[in-house]
Amino acid sequence: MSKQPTVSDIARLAHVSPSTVSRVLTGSSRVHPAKSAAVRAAIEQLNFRPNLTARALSLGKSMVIGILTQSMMSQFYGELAQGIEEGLAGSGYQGVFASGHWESLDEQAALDILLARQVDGLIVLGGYHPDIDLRAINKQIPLIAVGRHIEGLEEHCIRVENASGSFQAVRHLIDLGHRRIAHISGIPSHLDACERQRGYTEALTSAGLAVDERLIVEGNFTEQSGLLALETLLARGSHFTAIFAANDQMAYGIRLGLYRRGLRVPDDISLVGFDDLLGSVYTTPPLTTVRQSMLEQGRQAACGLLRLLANEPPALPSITTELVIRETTARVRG
Amino acid sequence: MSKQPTVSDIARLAHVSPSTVSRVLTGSSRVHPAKSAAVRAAIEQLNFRPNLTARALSLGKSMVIGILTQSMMSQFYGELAQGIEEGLAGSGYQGVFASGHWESLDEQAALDILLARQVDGLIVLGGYHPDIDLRAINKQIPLIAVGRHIEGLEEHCIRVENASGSFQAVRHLIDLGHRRIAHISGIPSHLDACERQRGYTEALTSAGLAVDERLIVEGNFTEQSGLLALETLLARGSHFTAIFAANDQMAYGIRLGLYRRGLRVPDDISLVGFDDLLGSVYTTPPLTTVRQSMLEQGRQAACGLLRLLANEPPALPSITTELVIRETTARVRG
DNA sequence: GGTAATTTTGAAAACGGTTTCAAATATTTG
DNA sequence: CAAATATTTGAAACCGTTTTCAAAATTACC
Repeated sequence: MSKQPTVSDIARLAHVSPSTVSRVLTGSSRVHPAKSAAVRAAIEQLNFRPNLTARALSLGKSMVIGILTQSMMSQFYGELAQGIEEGLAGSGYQGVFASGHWESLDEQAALDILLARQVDGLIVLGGYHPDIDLRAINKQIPLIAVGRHIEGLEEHCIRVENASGSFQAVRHLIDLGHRRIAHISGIPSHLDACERQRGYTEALTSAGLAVDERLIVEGNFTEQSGLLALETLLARGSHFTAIFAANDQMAYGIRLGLYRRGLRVPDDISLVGFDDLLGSVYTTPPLTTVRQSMLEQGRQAACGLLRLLANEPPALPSITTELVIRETTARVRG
Repeated sequence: MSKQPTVSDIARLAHVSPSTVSRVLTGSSRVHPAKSAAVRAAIEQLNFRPNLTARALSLGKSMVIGILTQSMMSQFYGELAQGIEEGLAGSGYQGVFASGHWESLDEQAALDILLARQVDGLIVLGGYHPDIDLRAINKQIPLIAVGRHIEGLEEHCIRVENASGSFQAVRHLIDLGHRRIAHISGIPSHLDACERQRGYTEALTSAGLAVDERLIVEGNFTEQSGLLALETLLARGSHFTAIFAANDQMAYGIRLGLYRRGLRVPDDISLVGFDDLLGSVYTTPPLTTVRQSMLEQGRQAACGLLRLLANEPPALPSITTELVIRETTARVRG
């Protein structure tokens, strides 16, 4: 448990002042090659590692960017996190995660911790934290949001072409001959959920099909809720040949529900999800879904934040969505 | 972009010294109720948040514990991360993640960052970092490992009853009448993989069944490798009625492979996994598997580390495994 | 060889907290 | 009421780094 060496230790060993050590550490100004070498040797010898905490205090920059997430456990946030990490790689900034667990109090606490740790920037993944607070934070440190909208900070929010994605998905079903297409929607307070539902209705109406409210059931983006929503749908007794789920997780739940009822996918019922999570390639059968690359969103969020930190505009691109046709959709049985 | 207020600002506003402000902040010693109230009011008024970086430097404790993980994206590590977070909750310590991506260089870099940030403790999740290094680190700061073994630091590693778990799994298959049971193993350098394979062979021999090397194929714990391994297995032409996979992810891949070949689960082939990831409840059909709660492991790792930080022995429990019988296993067809 | 311009260096202050120590104030006690 | 004790307080040092500033050493020039 011997103390870690400090710049002073290095300085003493290399017969220079701490200032000089700092200079070779940061490269902030020229130092004589001989001394520089001596310092480097001393660093090597004592296996010195500069204390980033002290450096942060001195510099007034922590070189960490806070990521306010909701769950460390879900595939969705995991991919996002990975993307952010990739986007930050090589920038010198490190990401620190804190989760809100979809609970206001936890979210507030997580945010407080991040801010107290003097993060240099913040990426907000989903969540319910009030817009007004986030706007205030953005006055202090740069902020980017993914998977949520912040009134008045639109250029700081990653936008996904939700409506166009679901339009394509439903259009695909229609092209396969489906006419009675159900929709399991997401939480209505969630902008993404609304936009996806809009794409659904637009696809129907643009094809001259009526929107039947009894074919729309609300879920909450979990597998469990997908399964439940399917039960509700079946209980209503309305006929349908295809289901468009507002996300992949609900599609998984629906898939299980159909299996339980002995309904085959895609023979009896076609199924389409939204997200294209990593796991969707390995469902049986592989899930037809709308890809919105979470990895890409994470990367873009990180890059946008880096731009903000460099005093440039965030320049966030709109995330395109793309229908990935796998094996849960088939031509409706004649 | 106004500067954050500091203790001095509070002190000035409350007509006390910075020392007194610090005292009410930490509660380290009594202060007169009147002054205390004044300080608290000033804190409220300026919306003051103590700078944790400065505090860390002063205290010599960062109150952060580093978590060296391999991937932010996989379900497996996600659940582990969540468990650690839960175990740390309320302790005052915060977890900071850095991932090694199963690459020595990245892992080294991630570790360096964490150490440079003066983490007070370290949790290592899997990975390849040399035992000798980890032993050295453990001399400086407390360390706990999950999902890996460290020679000489056995009491700091979470142990899972792998062999007993796979024994039960294979025993279950035998009880269902299966006699030709294949095994898709994990990376052989991985202790867990070995132990799981050992449980498999023990279950077979204890039932008087021969171990057929041609029914054992090596995978690398990914879905992809599971699918590939199944292809290899089928190509060998040996007959089998059940497959025991060394983890759930490979089981997913195998499931897809079987689907592609038109082999029904569990009617034609029974399938058992290992881990019981969250998603295994929603595969079709739901996967019979051996549960080793990753959440629990994360929690225990966190608690063990907290004990180490309190100078107590880690007292890590052995993680029990439990067969969860769902719907991918059935009595062998007569 | 002496002066001017340049490079290289170290002392000291700063970052924002906590803590030690001794002084000042308040409370008991005889 | 004085002395002894207990409580509350602020000045100053410290944590480990960076940076400013001016001094010292080196190099260039006439």
